[in-house]
Amino acid sequence: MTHEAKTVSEQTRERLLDAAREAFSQHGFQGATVREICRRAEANVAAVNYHFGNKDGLLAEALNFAPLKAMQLANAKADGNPEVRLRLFIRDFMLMLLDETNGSLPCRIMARELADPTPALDKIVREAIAPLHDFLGKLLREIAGGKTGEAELRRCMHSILGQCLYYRHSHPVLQRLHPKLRYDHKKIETIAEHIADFSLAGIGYISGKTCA
Amino acid sequence: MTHEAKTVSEQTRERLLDAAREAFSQHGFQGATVREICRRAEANVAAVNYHFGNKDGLLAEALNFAPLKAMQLANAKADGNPEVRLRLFIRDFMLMLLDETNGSLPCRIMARELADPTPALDKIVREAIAPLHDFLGKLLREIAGGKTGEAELRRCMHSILGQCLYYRHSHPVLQRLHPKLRYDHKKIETIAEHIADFSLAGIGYISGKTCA
Amino acid sequence: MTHEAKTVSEQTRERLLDAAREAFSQHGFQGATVREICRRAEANVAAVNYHFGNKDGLLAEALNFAPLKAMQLANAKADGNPEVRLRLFIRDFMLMLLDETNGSLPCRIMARELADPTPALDKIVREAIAPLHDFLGKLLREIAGGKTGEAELRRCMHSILGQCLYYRHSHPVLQRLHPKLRYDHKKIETIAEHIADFSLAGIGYISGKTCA
Amino acid sequence: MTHEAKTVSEQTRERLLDAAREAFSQHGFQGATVREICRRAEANVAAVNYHFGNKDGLLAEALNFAPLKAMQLANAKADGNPEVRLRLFIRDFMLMLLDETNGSLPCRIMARELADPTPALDKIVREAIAPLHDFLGKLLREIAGGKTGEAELRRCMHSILGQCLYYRHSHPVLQRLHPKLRYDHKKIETIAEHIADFSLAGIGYISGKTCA
DNA sequence: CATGAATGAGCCTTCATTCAT
DNA sequence: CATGAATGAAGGCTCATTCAT
Repeated sequence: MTHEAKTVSEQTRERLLDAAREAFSQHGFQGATVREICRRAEANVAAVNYHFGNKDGLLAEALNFAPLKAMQLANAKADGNPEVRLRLFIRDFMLMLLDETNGSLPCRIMARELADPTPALDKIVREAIAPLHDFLGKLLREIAGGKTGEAELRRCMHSILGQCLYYRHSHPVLQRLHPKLRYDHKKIETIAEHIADFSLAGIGYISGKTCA
Repeated sequence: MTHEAKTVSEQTRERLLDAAREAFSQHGFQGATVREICRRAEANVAAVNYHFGNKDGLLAEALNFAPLKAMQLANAKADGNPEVRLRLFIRDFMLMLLDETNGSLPCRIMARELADPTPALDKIVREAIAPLHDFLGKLLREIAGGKTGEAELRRCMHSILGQCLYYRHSHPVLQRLHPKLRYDHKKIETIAEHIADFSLAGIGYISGKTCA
Repeated sequence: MTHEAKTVSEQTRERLLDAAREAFSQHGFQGATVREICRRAEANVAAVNYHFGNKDGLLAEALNFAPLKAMQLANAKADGNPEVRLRLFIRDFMLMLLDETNGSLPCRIMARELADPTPALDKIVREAIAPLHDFLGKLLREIAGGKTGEAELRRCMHSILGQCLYYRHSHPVLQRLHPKLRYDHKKIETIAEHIADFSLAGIGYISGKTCA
Repeated sequence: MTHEAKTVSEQTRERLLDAAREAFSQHGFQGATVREICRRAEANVAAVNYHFGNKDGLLAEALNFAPLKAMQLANAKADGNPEVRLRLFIRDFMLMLLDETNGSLPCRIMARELADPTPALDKIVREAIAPLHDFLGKLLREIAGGKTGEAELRRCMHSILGQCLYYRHSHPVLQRLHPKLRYDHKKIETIAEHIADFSLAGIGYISGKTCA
């Protein structure tokens, strides 16, 4: 994409990273094999060791949370109405998790690793999840108002994240229940809209209850 | 064979199943090893293959959804008020997923396997998830009223399940963010109550919107 | 050798240990491969892991210093004349190091590992070398008399051990210099006799010098 | 190419050789890795193969026995008393093997390779060991007199070399037995003096016995 | 209905070496 | 006379599985 050429090495690195993201997001860290990743990247088995030291290093570099951060940044700069921004956030987050053409593989890997700690989980928590919680927490604070307790607010946050992640985690199951299921751009937006509606109502109730 | 005493073999089977549930719920199907399960069950390495054919067979038999079904049955017979029954369901489900002393290991295994299809997933879907969806769908129908669309209702169901499963899936992450975190009985009830409040408000909004 | 039968497993273990001793004494710990050892023992690659945990464990068990200790014990019980016992010791030690038919492979492995520390060196030092130094030190004390200093005595010990080990360490070199070279029983005794003569004269001089 | 400045390439070569000597003497030929040598020499991974063909070639060129030969030459020109020259030889040889500041790395490599034949052993034997044996043999002949047999004389030579090499070979072991052990210049001279005393007495006895 | 022993495929990694520039 | 990148063989080890008793 840059107007400069990439070295051969960088191309191999990229191919390796792409193949790794694909494999890790599909089979998990343990389930994916270095051999298969190299095969898909049309590189030698030793290429992973050469470029990334080992499998752990490959995972660490495959995790690129720039899109996730960019999304939050753009969201923060968007229209000041916090409800609208929450809707926007949910939509963007769902697209990252589900969209088959433009989804963020690192986000999907992250989703998988939630339940299955790998050596990279510390980095994931530090660089992606903690900032995400901060961001979402502040946004919810704006919506809920100052009187809602910290704990209540955090639980609202978990409710929202849980709804979003569910569609990723349960994808294999949902596909078995509804074989025709496909997440195209429009369907994702419908789901996101539902989650936003559902959650804004939930937040409204929770914050109202606290007020009263 | 008598309906009183268990044969030695049956005892071994039971120990094997218990150890397997423990291991699968902790490390996942792939992460758990047959050797470790046999060691914990104080059985021979070949015992798994002897009693259950192979690792897949062990998983299939380790999955016992009787408690989950019993819970649904009890729920259906409980107080007729559907909102209260939803609260009850969420509480019971959360206890199964999180309670460290009385939780249902098969439910936890199920939660893990959602995202990582194993040969047992078909059985899980057929015997546990599909009935659960049916049950929860009907309950929500009662709450939301007849005018709410099928799709909307299903999305509400996903919102609820997503919130519940989140606490199980994200446990390793949440524990890193809040090292003091422990799910005792009381805390689980608090969370369940939140999810119920949050969700009933959400359902109310969704069904109301549909009505209008 | 015992009048009881050995289990199949024990036979495999023994074959594995024999092959390992052969390989380790020939190629060193690092140079010997588990695969080759298993091939020679007509066992599966995983047999080493099964019986000994890993390569280190195989080495640890391959080291059997019982013959070395038995030799020292027999020596201590032999004729009281310490000079004669030193001659006996040198002869027995040389036979262990060099005799192609009755030599002690563990001793040869030990000789190799002197210069190339492996995870087993601590055990070797503790169980074989330290006792050997104790034994030889006491024997030399008897020969040299009480007035010789500890340091001098230890250096005499090193002189003796150095002469003995030289023939093992330098074997590849000596064989290139004298291609006809073969260590048969008789030739080893001649060498041992030389070392004994040479060393007793040396000790005599050192202890005399100290006295004067 | 001029007899003043060295080309960049020659400097790299030298750094490579120095690093190789260091590595080979520390970890042995097999234990040392080309990558580590290149890293220490701040050269490219391919530099070794470029300059020396392969790892074997690097070893062959790293072996520089000029110091050893110079030592023998100087010894031959020194004071005519053969006993004194033997003392001198042992001292110089021990310094080469042990002195931490001025020791000869090639000599240490040679000592290591005695027991572990590498493709360079033929060269080592031809260029270093055979000449050394010749030199030492002649010196001992002068000391022992004409009547001592060839075989006896050679065994005396082995006794001396064995004593010297022992301190190098057994260094890892001796250091474990006596953790405080350090070979400074003075301590080496003490050891060398012991070996000389011990050996001259031994030679005296052996040659006397032969005479008688 | 049980077991200790053995199996072989496959994993990640390391290494000396070679290729293309 | 040099280099960064790539290679493939081989290493130790783990695992679910099967064999012989």
